Amino acid sequence: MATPTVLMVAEKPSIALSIASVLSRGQMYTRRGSTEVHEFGGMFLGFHAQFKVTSVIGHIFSVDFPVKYQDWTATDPLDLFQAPVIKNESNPKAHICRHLNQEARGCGHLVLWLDCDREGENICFEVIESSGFSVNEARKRVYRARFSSVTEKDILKAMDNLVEPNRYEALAVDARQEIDLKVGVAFTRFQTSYFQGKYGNLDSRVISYGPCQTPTLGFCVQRYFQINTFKPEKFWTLHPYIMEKGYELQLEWGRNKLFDKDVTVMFEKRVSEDGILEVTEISEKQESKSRPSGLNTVNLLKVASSALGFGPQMAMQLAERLYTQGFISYPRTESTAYPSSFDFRGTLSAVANNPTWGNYVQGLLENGYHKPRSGTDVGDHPPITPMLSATEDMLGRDPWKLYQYVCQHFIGTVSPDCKYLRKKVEFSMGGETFYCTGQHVTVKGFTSIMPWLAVNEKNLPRFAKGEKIEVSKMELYEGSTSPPDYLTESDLISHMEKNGIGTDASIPVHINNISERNYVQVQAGRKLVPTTLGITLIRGYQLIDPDLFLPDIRSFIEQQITLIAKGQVDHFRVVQHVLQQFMQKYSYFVKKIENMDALFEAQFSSLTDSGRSLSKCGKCLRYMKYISSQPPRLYCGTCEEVYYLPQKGTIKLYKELTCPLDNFELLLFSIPGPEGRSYPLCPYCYSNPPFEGIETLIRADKMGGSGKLGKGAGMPCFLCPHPTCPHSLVAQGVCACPECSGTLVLDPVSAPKWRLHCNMCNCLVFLPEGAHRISTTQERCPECDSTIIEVDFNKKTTPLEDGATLHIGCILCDELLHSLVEMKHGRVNMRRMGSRGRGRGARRGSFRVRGRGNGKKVDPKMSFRDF
DNA sequence: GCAAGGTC
Repeated sequence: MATPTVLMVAEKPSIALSIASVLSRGQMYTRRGSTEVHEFGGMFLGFHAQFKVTSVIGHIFSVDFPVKYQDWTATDPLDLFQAPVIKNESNPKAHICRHLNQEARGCGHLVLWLDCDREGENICFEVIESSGFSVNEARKRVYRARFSSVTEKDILKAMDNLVEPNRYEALAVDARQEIDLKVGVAFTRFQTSYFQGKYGNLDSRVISYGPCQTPTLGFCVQRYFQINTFKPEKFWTLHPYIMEKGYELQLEWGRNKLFDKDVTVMFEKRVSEDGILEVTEISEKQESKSRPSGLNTVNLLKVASSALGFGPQMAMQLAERLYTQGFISYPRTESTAYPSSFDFRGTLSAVANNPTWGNYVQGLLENGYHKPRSGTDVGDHPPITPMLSATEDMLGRDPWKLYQYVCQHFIGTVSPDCKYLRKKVEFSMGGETFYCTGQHVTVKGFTSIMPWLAVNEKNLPRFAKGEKIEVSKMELYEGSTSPPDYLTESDLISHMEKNGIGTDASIPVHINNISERNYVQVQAGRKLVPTTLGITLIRGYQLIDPDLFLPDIRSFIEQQITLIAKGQVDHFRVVQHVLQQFMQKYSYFVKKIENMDALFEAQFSSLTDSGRSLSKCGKCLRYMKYISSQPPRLYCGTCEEVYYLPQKGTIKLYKELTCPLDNFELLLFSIPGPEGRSYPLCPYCYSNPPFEGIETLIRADKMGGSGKLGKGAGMPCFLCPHPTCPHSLVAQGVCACPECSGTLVLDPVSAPKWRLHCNMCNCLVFLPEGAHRISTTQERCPECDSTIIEVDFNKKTTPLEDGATLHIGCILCDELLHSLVEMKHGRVNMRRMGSRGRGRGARRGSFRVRGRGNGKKVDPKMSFRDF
């Protein structure tokens, strides 16, 4: 019998490598693929077997709505709650599905080594589906390895105790995905359309809603409310002073502070009449400040924001880079407890020769380090620790700051606690108690490596019980309570963690989202100050349905799907139940939106009052307003219609020309810069493409295109297949793009640096410079079917004989034109296009005609689209 | 143009 092959799949490449290294004892053969595959021989369930260990890269699929529901204008968001959902490959370019399918061929067994949490369980079933292992046979051939850490001991133990994947847990994740998608998208689309259709200065491309991002914003705005409604209160306290050995010592009052001045004055009078303090009690207590437990992601993010000045997104990027370069361990972990097998000595040795803290670490190694405090072990990854020694020169300033903290924190966890003596002296005067405290550090412990956490030394003079001391000064202090400050990122992370909003990996994303959507701004000290938009949204929810922004909305979803995970309630019933509730909330929200709108009206300016008149509407022939703030759009006040425009460029009127299809005035969109481009568009056609099937084409452009059009790309004239319009692709297209399946289109306003640009990729082609005019004609080249162009050269620089200026020809077949043409692709290389005499075959880098037929002449412009 | 969750 042939040796059976066992396919093993981990959640990420690094885990696949660790598992393979342990099981093969380092004797494996590694080959590349979509993700690496490690192969070796060994024993499996008592038989000789060939192993292949590979990985996915997180989730293989993500949920979305079918194409039919993608069109915002054609779908009522309410229908989304009952719409079907489909799973698409999250990262189609990575080809993980195909990779697993190929690797699974000929394998008799599948072992799932995904992370041991709900998401991991869900990915198990994604892997089963992708690899083609029949679900019916799952009992026989599919195994789940449950490991609590990626160590030799745990990996071997998991191999000896293979179980089945847990479908209930996986279904709970499916439920969460569907609920989050439907709720988030429905509310987002409704809010966005409603408010963007009315106001011109909201300054956010999309008015998003989500069960995590909205409560996140809610925390920031609630703090804003607290600050705003805060009423300062005056308070009074008594501070007697005594002179001891030449310096003044301030005593505290046993009553701390009072909010009544008359009462305080009464006490002041009483103690002042006495004027003599008697020492009544001297106590001393040993106090201890504990060393930190292991560093997890959330705590790293908090310190990074509050002490190092890095936002969560930035901190994660730095940490990831340090991880891939091998300087620190895996930076995404919830655990604060080290696994029992953790090699403290090895890790300490790794950072022992560092000039900054080397001596201290040497001391720990020689005199013995401390056992770290027990934290929580979530079973994902060990706490974040240094792996290699590094210097600032090696890493650069910012990565070094983060690395340094990781080192200090790790060393801190195996250092002694900080010990200090706390001394309290109590006095009595006029029947009132006063006191002073001092502290003296006896063991610095971990604070010598984390000095910002050090306990302050505070010396007290010697006192004797019963001693009587004269008061040198009596102060009646008047203070005032002060409002809290705005939430810092670090505070916000704590709130999110406490309320179960987001995960260690997604917390930075949510914070980034509310800032990108212009709901909050990060100000000095990494404080999150809500914007008018953010405040107005939360106040609106408060009026209509506070559940929508309170953190309970997340815990409700979590608690519902936990019923699925435990196998207590059927997946379908839970999803239906939860969606039913959100649907009701949605309907109510829509019904009451005017309450929220009243707030918007007070804060923002209506479309009618925004923007400047730019171009004429094709329906009413009146001028429409151009609103340049995000998202750029045109608003026709008469028709009360909004027409969205492309982003990240400038818009102006295009020679007062109109679209022959709908009479709207054409606009010219330009991206500035040397590699910029400009193209005409009709504001109506742009959002309402007049030809059937154009949607697929625009999507193709989105996927493979330059991206410069922005995600919401519509149909500019260069994609329009209109047969007679002088601005369409048919009229302005010249020939097939040499780099992709697009068409090179004449940029009509690029004079004097005339150019063609591809309507699908970054390819740019420079035409003869300095020409007075270059235009397309209706003629086609008989040889290659490209559009014949007409060039009117400058009199002084014309390359034509006898000073002639007019030249007509094909840029591919006309020797003169072809020699004057230069190609530039994206930002990279500039090169002379296919030189003369080399022929025009399908050689890369030269123009070619892409044909479907066998040498049959095909219109290059029509060849890439199959209308 | 939408969510939140993996991971790169």
